[in-house]
Amino acid sequence: MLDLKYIRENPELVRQGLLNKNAKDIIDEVLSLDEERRTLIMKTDELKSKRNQASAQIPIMKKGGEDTAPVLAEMKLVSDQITLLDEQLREVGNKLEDILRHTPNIAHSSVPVGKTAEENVETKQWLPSEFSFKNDFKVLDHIELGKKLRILDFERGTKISGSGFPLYTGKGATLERALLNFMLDYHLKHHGYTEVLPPILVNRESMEGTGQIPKMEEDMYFIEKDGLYPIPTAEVPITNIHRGEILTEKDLPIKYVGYSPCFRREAGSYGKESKGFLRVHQFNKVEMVKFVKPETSYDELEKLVVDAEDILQELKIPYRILLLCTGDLSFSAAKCYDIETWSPAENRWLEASSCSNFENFQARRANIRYRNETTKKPEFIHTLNGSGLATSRLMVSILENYQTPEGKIIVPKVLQKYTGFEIIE
RNA sequence: GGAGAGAUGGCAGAGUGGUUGAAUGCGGCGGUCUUGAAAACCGUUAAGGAUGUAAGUCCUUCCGGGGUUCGAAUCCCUGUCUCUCCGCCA
Repeated sequence: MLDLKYIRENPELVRQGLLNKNAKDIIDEVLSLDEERRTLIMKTDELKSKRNQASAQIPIMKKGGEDTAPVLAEMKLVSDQITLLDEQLREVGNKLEDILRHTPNIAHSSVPVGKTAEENVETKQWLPSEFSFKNDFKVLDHIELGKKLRILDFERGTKISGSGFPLYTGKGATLERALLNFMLDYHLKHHGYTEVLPPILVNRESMEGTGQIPKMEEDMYFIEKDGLYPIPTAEVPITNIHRGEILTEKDLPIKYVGYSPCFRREAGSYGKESKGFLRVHQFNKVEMVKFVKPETSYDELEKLVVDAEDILQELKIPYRILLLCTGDLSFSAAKCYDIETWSPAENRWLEASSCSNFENFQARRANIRYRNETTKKPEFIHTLNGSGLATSRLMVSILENYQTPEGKIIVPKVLQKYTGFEIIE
């Protein structure tokens, strides 16, 4: 959520920021509601003060044997007025809150201005030694490989649940598990994260805290009977670990890494993208989440990207990094890098990770603060998260890049001690 | 699922209609004492909002929401959560 005070003090800056993010310009409406709200607050506060004074007087008068009836009658009127004004105040406050909750974060100044994904900027490309974009044999795509080697069974996944719910079998299942374990272990051992294994059904407050709701509500699964949402990413439960808390400055940065399955309805996005692993309703992901002091968050974002890159370099998977332009940023993000891995069969890059700095946008919604040692005051922290990484798209790249001309798959070196086998045939 | 009890400050725990934002203890912070530390003693210790250059002043908050009342931590209704007992269960 954007800071009302900041909007009040920098209306044009925020207006431009929203424009750059292809968002609705809400500035004039917000300013006028804010004005109205403050006027009402002044009025009610004055009346409440009056009431409080009378409340202190009444028992004293009673003790002194004075007649309190006139005061009581007057205070009755005051109370009625307060009730009335409070109601108006609540209405205005709710309207304001509703607008702000539906308004996205604005981008950091280092983010390129742009309308669509076309204007994202590639900042890096990393290719393993001896890698070539051209193959001297006919490459199979991950669906063909999965079927031939009996490691992925999309048809039966569909039978069990519906399309977009992949079934891993045999060495495919083992490979997936190996990949997850490798990623978790690596972040724990080399990057200093604390492991968490969070709940995967969360309540509405948690979804609102990280900003999936209300804007993306249609893309979320929902269990009506219990009012719970299957998480679209572990970002939700992990960021909400500290919802409503005031953290100690010396504990920062707090860095969590956790595995979870992720559930997305992907409403209305069926089509070409939806075959195999490219777009699924359930996938596995290792997520990194950081709670940091505001002044460090952009350094932490760069480190977060490197943490994700390390995994790909260990796996020797070709990838590139995109700096998303303002128009392609997600609702809550102020700056975001996407990491895309190469798919030889698709002959294109596939998004496997997204590393974002939300600044205090989520912290404000979820009320996550830390006590500033210098000012002694609670201040909103900055939250970041990044996939480290999502296995579905990554698995596409692993299978396709590690295939041999005979259609076998070599297990990446770093995964072999996890799988217990070196080749899938 | 059935029956009962409860939710108060960082924590523990008083408080059943009127100067209670809240006793007391612990913890934290500052000080006295000490070569230093401990102990002891003294003081201090919530968050949000409005207003103001500021000092300050005022308002709100005792799980959430609604109600009764001149006035609610305290009474009533409701939601959520926690605990105990019974049943069921991986």
